Amino acid sequence: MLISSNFHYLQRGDRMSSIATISIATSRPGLRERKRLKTYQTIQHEALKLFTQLGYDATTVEQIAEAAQISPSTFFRYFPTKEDVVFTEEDDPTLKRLIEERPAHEPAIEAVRQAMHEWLPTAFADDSEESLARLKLAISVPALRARLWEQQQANVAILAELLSRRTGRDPADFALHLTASACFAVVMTAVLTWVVQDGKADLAALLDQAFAALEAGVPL
Amino acid sequence: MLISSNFHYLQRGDRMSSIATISIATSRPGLRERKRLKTYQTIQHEALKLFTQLGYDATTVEQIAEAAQISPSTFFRYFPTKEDVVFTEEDDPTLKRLIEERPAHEPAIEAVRQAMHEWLPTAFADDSEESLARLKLAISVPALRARLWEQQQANVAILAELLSRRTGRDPADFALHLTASACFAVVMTAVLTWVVQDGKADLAALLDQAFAALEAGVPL
Amino acid sequence: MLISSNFHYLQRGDRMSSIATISIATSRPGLRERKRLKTYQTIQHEALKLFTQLGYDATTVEQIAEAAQISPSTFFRYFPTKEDVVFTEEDDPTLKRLIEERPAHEPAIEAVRQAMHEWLPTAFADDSEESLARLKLAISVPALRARLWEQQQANVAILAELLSRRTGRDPADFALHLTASACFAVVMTAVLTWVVQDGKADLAALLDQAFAALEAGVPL
Amino acid sequence: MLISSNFHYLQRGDRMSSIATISIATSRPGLRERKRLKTYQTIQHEALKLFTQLGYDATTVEQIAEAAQISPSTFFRYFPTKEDVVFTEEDDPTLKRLIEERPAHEPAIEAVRQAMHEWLPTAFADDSEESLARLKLAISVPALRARLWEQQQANVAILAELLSRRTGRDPADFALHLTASACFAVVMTAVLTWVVQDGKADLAALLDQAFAALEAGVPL
DNA sequence: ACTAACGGGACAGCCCGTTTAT
DNA sequence: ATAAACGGGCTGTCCCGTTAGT
Repeated sequence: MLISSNFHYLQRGDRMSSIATISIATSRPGLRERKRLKTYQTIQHEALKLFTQLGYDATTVEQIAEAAQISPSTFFRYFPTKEDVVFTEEDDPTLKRLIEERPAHEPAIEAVRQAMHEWLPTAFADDSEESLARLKLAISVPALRARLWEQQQANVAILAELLSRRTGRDPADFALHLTASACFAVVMTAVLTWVVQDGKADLAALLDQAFAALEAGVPL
Repeated sequence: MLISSNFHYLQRGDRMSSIATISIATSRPGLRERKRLKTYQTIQHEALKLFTQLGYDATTVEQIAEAAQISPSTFFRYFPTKEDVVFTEEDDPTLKRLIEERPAHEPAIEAVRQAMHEWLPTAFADDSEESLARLKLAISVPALRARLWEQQQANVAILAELLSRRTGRDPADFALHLTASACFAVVMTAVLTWVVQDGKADLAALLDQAFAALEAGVPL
Repeated sequence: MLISSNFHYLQRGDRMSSIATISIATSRPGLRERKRLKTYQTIQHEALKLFTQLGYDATTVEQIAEAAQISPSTFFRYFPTKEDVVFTEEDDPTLKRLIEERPAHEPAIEAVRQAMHEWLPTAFADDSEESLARLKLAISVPALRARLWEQQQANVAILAELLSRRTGRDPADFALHLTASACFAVVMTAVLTWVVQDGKADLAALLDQAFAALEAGVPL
Repeated sequence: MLISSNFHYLQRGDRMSSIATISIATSRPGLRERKRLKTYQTIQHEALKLFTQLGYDATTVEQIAEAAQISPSTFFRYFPTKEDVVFTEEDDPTLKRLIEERPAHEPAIEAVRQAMHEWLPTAFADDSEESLARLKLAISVPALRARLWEQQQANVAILAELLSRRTGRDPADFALHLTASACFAVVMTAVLTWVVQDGKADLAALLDQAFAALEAGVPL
């Protein structure tokens, strides 16, 4: 969620369409699909490695391509922009669906908390190392950081809409947006803290503290 | 502060020498020196202004040179690198001062609220008409919008630091950062709402609602 | 004719083999053969159409493939090269035929004038409304405009050849080419004027004026 | 005239400004100016040489740059596009000025004829070899040919305007445009003929024939 | 048979920082 | 001292034609 669903940024047409279908067509991948997915991951993996070694700006697409043993043009077939390689489209439960799946009787704030708890591990558990690297990049490199905020802002809007549906309030209700933005602010703070501490902190615990603070009213 | 901290991923060489000489030799200016210093400051000023408006990467040396009314090459006579122009300037101290000026006995959250009330007009709405237009621009143009978040993020850091001083807690305290980010999230939400409603809403009232929601604990 | 003659500057290899087999084995088609031939012709037809509209360079294989409802790769199964699609089709014989059909005793210039009168409606104005729109487009869009001149230039060549036959002069006779180009220049001017005036003028009348001016010698 | 004044095609700003001033500041060139002009010509010369050797498409900007001993980027400083290297901005008497300088009492058609006569030699005399090559390219390569027609069309418009001024007629007068387009048609025919005959024909004589044909009324 | 994926390469735009001329 | 010109590099786009998978 934090850095996913990036492709809505692109109005470049159908270049990534086949990738989008990777996750959907899980019935029987097919050699082609699997190969493509593998290439996709290889590029990303090598890119991250190079970014951490040399820095984002100092790494060229050509180097990435070479490391991934593809041609530079192929790189752009998979990622429309050098930036995009950092903002993975992990094909996992969207925040949206996770919240929608929460039982209807559950209080809204609780639903969000639980959804976040379910999501964060699946997003980072499989390869914690690399997501950490990715997040660090997204935070340290100005151009990437900018996109990070963009995405969070989009998520705030989604969250506000979901809350509106769940509570039956007017989607334009100011309180709704306050809640949504505050929620995401503290979640982001938790994640950032986790990143700053090099993944050594317990993300789940931080998340709980974050929501607790929200519910209690800001303590100071 | 914000900008300066971006570049810790870059390996920098030892090329501050010429700058050092400038600032050190202040004993007896001399016309030439003063002129040089003035150019130096003009460049820096204009550069920072552009960085804030467009973002560091999106700002080109050429633009800076034009704004400072020099040629691109002259830029490099004053600053060996584009980066160097960024490493001396300090932050806009407005918000900082405003909070520090609040009476010490006042509860932290109250101090922030009051400071915000004073700050918002100066930051966004000194001339309501014009700043509305500017904000609309900042929200609609991706590059500027990104910059807006950057600035707010910087302010969150400042706020956290101030809270730490005022409450005597460890600056690294997680709760502090939660509060700071939540505060700014709702403040920004208020401002955005105000903008979306074309300035017809009462910004002060929105701000009060925002803080009320925070203090009460998120309402949903 | 026009298009085919463009490529004399290109060194071509010997890769027409597959095409040759297609056209030769026409003794007893067979379903598969016929289907293949049909696809072959569809590609060629659509390609030529696009070339005429957009110009050769500006037309991509991808566009041709889409128009022919095949994949870009299939294009290359039928034509080893983008160039090859162009080397078999003959010209649109309309103008040619129209002039040839004029009675032999008629003076050349008169034959041309009459042929033009018959030709213009079919070339530009069969459905006045639509062809007006098409012409406007062809004039306003640079790429299309360029194409228009190309076609006219081709027609000039055709006209020169016809005049040579009708008058019995050497096809390389300079006077012939002068006449042909001047003819087309004024005809096109008439058409353009008609378009500029939104089709309100009488095209036939303009055409008569154009030829009158030519015959009288330029008036100024 | 035939292939000149190309830069009005570009709305790219002030990249070529300094070049434009080359011809104007003829008082005392200055080393810089001279060097720049020399580079400009070297690029053009080498490009033409390569184009005729390898063909336009087969020649890369990189090769041209290497031949001219500059970097590829520098190439684009001088010519915004690979095409532009063919369409020289020879800084010589514009058609416009030449016609305007003709005595007022002279019949319009005569003024145009004389202007053409004055212009053509100066345009081709200095380096007939290379202009011939350039024209051949402009005629044979589709993309370039398109631009050639564009320019001629622009010149027709200019000519029509000049004729309107000289004769005092309404600029929208149909006869004016007929004359202008017919003039240019025959002039172009003369030039093309000259090119086709490899510059062996007498251009001035062809020109005279062309105008004679015009004045007499098309002969057939 | 068909087509997705790929390779290779060109163009053009931009940008930073150095060298060269004034 | 100032600025023009330049070099070198990189991104991203496009396109043609081949190869490998369905």
